[in-house]
Amino acid sequence: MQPAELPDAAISAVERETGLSKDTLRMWERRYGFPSPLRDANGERLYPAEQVHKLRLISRLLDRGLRPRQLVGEALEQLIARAEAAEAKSAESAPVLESALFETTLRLLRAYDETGLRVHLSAALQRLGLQRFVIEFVAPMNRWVGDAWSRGQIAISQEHLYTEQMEHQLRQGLGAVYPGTHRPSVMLTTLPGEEHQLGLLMAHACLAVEGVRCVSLGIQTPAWDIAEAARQHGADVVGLSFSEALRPKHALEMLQDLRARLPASVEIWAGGALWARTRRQIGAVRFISRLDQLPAIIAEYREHRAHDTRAEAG
Amino acid sequence: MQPAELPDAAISAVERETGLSKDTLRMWERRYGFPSPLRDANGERLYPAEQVHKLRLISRLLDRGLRPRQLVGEALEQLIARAEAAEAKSAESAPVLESALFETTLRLLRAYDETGLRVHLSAALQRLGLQRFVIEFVAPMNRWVGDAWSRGQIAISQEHLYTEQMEHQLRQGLGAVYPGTHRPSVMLTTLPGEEHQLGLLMAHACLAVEGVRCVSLGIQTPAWDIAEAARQHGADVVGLSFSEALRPKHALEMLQDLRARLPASVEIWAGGALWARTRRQIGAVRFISRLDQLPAIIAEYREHRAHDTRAEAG
DNA sequence: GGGGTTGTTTTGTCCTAGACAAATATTGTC
DNA sequence: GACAATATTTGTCTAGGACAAAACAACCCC
Repeated sequence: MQPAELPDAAISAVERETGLSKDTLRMWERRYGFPSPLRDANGERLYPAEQVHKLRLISRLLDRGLRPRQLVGEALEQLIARAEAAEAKSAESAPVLESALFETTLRLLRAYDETGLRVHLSAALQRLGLQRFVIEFVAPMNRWVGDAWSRGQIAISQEHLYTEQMEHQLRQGLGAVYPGTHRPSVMLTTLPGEEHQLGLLMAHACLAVEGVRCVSLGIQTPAWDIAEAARQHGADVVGLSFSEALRPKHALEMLQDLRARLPASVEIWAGGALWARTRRQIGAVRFISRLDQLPAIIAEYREHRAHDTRAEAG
Repeated sequence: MQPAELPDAAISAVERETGLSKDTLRMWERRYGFPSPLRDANGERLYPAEQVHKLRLISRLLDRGLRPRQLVGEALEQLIARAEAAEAKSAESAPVLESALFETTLRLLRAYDETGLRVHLSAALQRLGLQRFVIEFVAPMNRWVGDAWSRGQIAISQEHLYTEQMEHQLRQGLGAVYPGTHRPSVMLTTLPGEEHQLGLLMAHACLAVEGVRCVSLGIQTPAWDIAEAARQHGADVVGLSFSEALRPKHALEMLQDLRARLPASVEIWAGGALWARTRRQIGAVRFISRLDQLPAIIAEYREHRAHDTRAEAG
């Protein structure tokens, strides 16, 4: 029961929506016959909502290693089946959690129950503590919500509501942590094109509970500005968050560029779901695919740094 | 004092770095003869770091209202002179804010003093209360910071830091307000293309202190999803925030589209700095250019609504 | 002089279609 | 089964043409 039909989207909107470049969209159309957009009076492409949805699904599956040739030819049902198979596979390796937390979150989300969500998430945060909340609840819940959306089980607006509430809750949690003063001094942000703030906040939380001195610049800071800010602020580490929405190759290029702009004494820590699936990595950048690795990494840094400082002093 | 020699950049890297699209870069080269990149063995453009730097400067001056035609023809020295002239000119017209609140914020921002900012803003929030904090401090401060950035007085990274801290503080303030239960029931979000979350949070705060029942979907919700969510949630009002970054025509089109999708019983309140300068407005949408108008609008709604309810009951 | 309408220039984005290198799959060989 | 050589797939670049939206300029009217 749809109140109205979604408007057809221009190619630039589809690029934003799916993360597939305009060039790629045109090339698929040329090679595989899909997508097959309508044309407006001016001969420009207009993508029906249905095709945009299918493209998003394809884009997600590409990140799991499947090839375009197979995917673009398949019907929507086959794609959904593939998505479910991929999910089942990744669910095996995921830690099994008390399902009550997840199920309740889902139920409240479906009902658009903002107050209920707030109470529920806040209670979970208080019960688990900030660190366990992030690692054991938020991280798997994010994956679950993303999958549920791509299978059409929840609406975009409900995914938005989830993100908004979770962000709110993480900020509440962060507000209760006394600002850290210990080294390393970490500057947090994301590179241009990475819009997901939740990943950044999760990292921030995990660092804050270790007493690390953090400065967050929010999302989408250009490499030049990161370098300049790190220099002026005297940061020891630049921490960056990467969601699966970003193309690995693109992300690696930006990282290498940033690496060249920063002095060698400043470390780069690149975290986020993107690195769980990406093989190729570059030197002089620390890749962190799971947040629970952070405490060990911080401890290691502190040990090294203490050593360095002694050496410098001596 | 660069840490390393920066290599010539490919066109995709220049796009990221400057924010100018590939098409635009190629078009400028065709039309104005600048930039004039080298070519690699394969005939692809390679931009020397020097030209990339100049492009960055041009991109910044464009944001101040200067036109490409003039800028791309000029030498680097002329561009810098222009930047300084633009800065001097806007410094004259800038309102002089003698308040200690503003000056302290600026000073802490310049020092990248995250902890100091947090303490300072939190104190301001506690002293003024959420409503006055938003209307008397955040709103003018936003304008000031935007101006300071476009004049080159603060770096992008410092504007990012400001936004991040203010957002954090507003969320802290919102977290302390007991969830509203009174009508109207407002669903808050922004339309696609509008990325600024701060405006939305400011509106959220002003509504929350009036005891209004709010649900925020965060930013960039497509019109169809807003309509669907409003229907399922039974919202009385859809509240949207528009920054000056959006093109008025585009914004009005999207608003009209949304208006057509929502039942007439659901009001649309469109707020934000965009409407202070835009004449053209459309019927059946309430435009709110300043946040201090909100209490009166809510009171008016409640009176009307009470009337309607009585009429329905009788 | 301010405010609105009209015409002109500027400017960004989209189009087609060809080319090629990097990434990935497949085959052949030990 | 491991490794090298070859074939296919795939994304991104190139060139120039077209056009509509935005910005600017000129004009008229109050």
